[in-house]
Amino acid sequence: MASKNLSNDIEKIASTTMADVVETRLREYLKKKAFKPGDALPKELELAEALDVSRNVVREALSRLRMLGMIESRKKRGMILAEPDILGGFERVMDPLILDQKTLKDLFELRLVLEMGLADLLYARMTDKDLKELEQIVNKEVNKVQKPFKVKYEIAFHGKLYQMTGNETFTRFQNMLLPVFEYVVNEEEKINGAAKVGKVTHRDLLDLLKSGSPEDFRHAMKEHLSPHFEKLSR
Amino acid sequence: MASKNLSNDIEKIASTTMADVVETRLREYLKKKAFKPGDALPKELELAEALDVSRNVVREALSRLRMLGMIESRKKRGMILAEPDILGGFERVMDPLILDQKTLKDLFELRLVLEMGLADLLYARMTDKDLKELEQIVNKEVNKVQKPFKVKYEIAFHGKLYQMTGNETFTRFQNMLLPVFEYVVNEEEKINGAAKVGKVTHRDLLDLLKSGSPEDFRHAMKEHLSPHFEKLSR
DNA sequence: TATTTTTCTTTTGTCCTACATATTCAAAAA
DNA sequence: TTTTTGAATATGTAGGACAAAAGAAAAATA
Repeated sequence: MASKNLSNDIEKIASTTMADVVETRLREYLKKKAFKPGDALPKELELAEALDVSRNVVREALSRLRMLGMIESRKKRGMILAEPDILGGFERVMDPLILDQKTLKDLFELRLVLEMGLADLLYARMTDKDLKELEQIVNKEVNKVQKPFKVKYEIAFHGKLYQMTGNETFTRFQNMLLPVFEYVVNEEEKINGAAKVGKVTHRDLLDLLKSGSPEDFRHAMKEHLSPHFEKLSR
Repeated sequence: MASKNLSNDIEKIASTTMADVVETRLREYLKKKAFKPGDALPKELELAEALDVSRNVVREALSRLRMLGMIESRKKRGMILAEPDILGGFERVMDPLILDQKTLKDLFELRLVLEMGLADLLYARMTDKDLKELEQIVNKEVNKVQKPFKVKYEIAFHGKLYQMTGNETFTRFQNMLLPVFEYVVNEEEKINGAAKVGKVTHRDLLDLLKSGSPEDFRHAMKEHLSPHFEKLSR
C-alpha cells in the first residue's frame, strides 16, 4: 500500500551533520543536568572545545535552540536557558502548500476533534461579556451567505469560542489550524462542489451556551459540523 | 494582575540577530515564490550575496529550517524544499521541566479536550481487531491498583484509543502531551494528595465502544475524567 | 560506436582567524 | 559617596580555506 506521505515511501537521507548531532547532544545535556529557565549555559567556546567541534557548528546548533525560544543570549553575559514557546515550531511549518496531503487531512480531523471537545472548558469559563460579544458576531452575520463574508464570520464565531475557553495555547493552536482547515475545505469544494451546511446555526449554538448543558452543546456542534463528519474516510 | 507566565511580565529581549532576520526573509521568499517540495533553492553563496550577509549567517538560518524539516541538502546537488514534520518543533520543546506553569496548565486542558472530542473519529474508524487489542489491555489491567502499574495501563489504554482513530498526527500529538499530563497530575497529588478516580472504568468505556453510540461514549468519558474536570480553575 | 574509467567541477560541511559590539565590573576621578 | 571612565569578555558577523561528496565532462577501452 502506497502511503500518501512521501516520507513514508522514500527512505530519508541519512546524512547527519555535526550540527544535528550537537543539537541533540546539547538538549540531552540540558535535560541531564536539569537546567532550569534562567540558568546560565557554558560559553560557546567551551562547548566547542568540550564537543571537539568548531565554534561554527556549535553556533548552528545554538541558533536552532534559540529559534525555539529555548535559549536567549546577550553579549558578554552569555546564554541562559529560557522558557520556549511551545507553538513556535508549529507556527513556522504550518503552511498548507508545503505539507503533504496525509498531514493536512490529519490536521483537518484534529480541528474537528477540538471543536467537539471544547464544550466543557467553554461552560466552565465563559462570562456574560463573552456571550454578549458572541451575540454581536452572530447578529452581524445574518444574511451574509456569500463566500468571502461567510468564511469571515465562520472564523470570527469559532475563533471567539476558543477564546472563551480562557486557554491561550488552545486558542493560538486553533488559529494556526485555521488556514489548513480552510484549504482542505476549499480543495474539497473544487472537487465535489459547494459543501452542504449543517442544520444547526451559530445562533442555535449561542442559545445553547446561554441556557443549555455541555451535552446539548456537543450534540448541536456535531450537527453543525455534520457536513465535515460525513466526509470522513474510513 | 501578575500572570504566571514570566514572558508576559518581563519584556522580551529585543535583540534580533541577522540570523533571525534572514530566517524570516527566507521563509517569506519561499512562500512568495510558491516553492513546492522538491524545488531547488539558490545556493548558500548566492543567498548570502543577495541578502548582503556572510555565508555564516545564512547557514545559521538554513540550519534552523533544516531542523524543522523544511529543507534538505546534499553536497554538490544543493538544497531542496522538503515536506516538514509538523510536530518536530513541538517534540523538541515538550519538556515539563522547562515549560512555564501557565503553558503546562494549558496543555493539560488541551488533552482533556482531545479526550472529549475523539469519540466520533473513534466510532468511524475502529476495527474489530482494535477492539480485541483494547480488550486485552483492559484484561491485563485488573487488580493493578498500585501506582507504577496503574499509570502504565492508563497510558496503554488511552494511547490505544488515539491509535484507533487512524490519525497518525493525532496519535503522535497525544503521545507528546502525555509527559505533561503525568507531570501536572503528579504535582497536583503532591499538594492535594492522591486524586480521586472516576466512577466509569476502562472496561465500561470498552463496552460502550462495542455497543454504544459516540454520545454515550462522550458522556462516559466525561465521567471517567471527572476528577480532572472538577479541578479546572475558573 | 558504446561503455567504462578517470578527472574535473561544484556545492555543502567544517574549521579558523579576526574584529565589531554590547555589557559587565572595577578602578579612577570628582 | 557618587559618577565617570576604561578594561575585560562573550556573542555576533565577516571572510578565507579546504575536505568530502556527487554530478558532469573527458579520456580510455572494448
